[in-house]
Amino acid sequence: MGKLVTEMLKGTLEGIVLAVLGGRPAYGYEITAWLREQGFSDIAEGTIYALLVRIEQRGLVDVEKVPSEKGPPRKVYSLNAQGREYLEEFWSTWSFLAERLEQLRKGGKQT
Amino acid sequence: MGKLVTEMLKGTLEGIVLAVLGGRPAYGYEITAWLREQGFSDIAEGTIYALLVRIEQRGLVDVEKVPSEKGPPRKVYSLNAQGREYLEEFWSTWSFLAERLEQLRKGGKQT
DNA sequence: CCCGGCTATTTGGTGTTGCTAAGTACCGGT
DNA sequence: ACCGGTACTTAGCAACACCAAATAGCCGGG
Repeated sequence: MGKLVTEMLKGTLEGIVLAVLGGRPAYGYEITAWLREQGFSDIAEGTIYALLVRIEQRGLVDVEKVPSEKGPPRKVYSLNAQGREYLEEFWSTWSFLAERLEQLRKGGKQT
Repeated sequence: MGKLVTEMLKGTLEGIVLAVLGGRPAYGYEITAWLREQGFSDIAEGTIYALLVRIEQRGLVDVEKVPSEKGPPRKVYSLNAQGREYLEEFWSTWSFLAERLEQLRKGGKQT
């Protein structure tokens, strides 16, 4: 889409990926492909991998190496307890922000 | 609130400020104070000023220096035509993101 | 047989953004 | 004269997404 969405993704992309993993375990390539389908056309390959490394180091996900029939082994990530907790926080922060934005959209500051 | 909201603000804070200015002209100190009231407790003073400089340089706002009775002159910003256009884009990008997030929240990837 | 194409991950460097912290400046009340 | 509130500026830092290129395994076609 463009620069705007790129900047907005800072801070939310992490939550998006955690939410995906909250649905079910997945690996990087798969997540990237899925996001592209969802309309995030310009999410860079490398971005997701870097993000996955980050959340792994923070202990939010567990990792398992699974051989693939079609290429090098996949690193399958799954959300653990700590990750679920963090995801809850993310949603509450998101709600906070979304509410403020929604109010701003209809009304602005003059109220 | 914390680090989470800080990261999420990247990319949205700009839109928030533009939306405020879309309501009516305002100056930095005022905007900061208002945002704090709205619950953005930890938005740093300097952040808003830096942002205002940025959007001014991009030609999204017009500036007028207005003397204040209580301190140094205020720099009052008002959204111009280009700014309004940009704000429209911002809202459309925001909608896109908010919809995807909302779908993720209820449902996840398993669909 | 090896070369291109798909799968899958890694790494290094760049730009934008918000934060921290300190400083400048103007005013009124004590 | 000083302090606290108003109002803006500047310099350095950290986090995050992007781009580009490299690595690596597997497959089928020429």
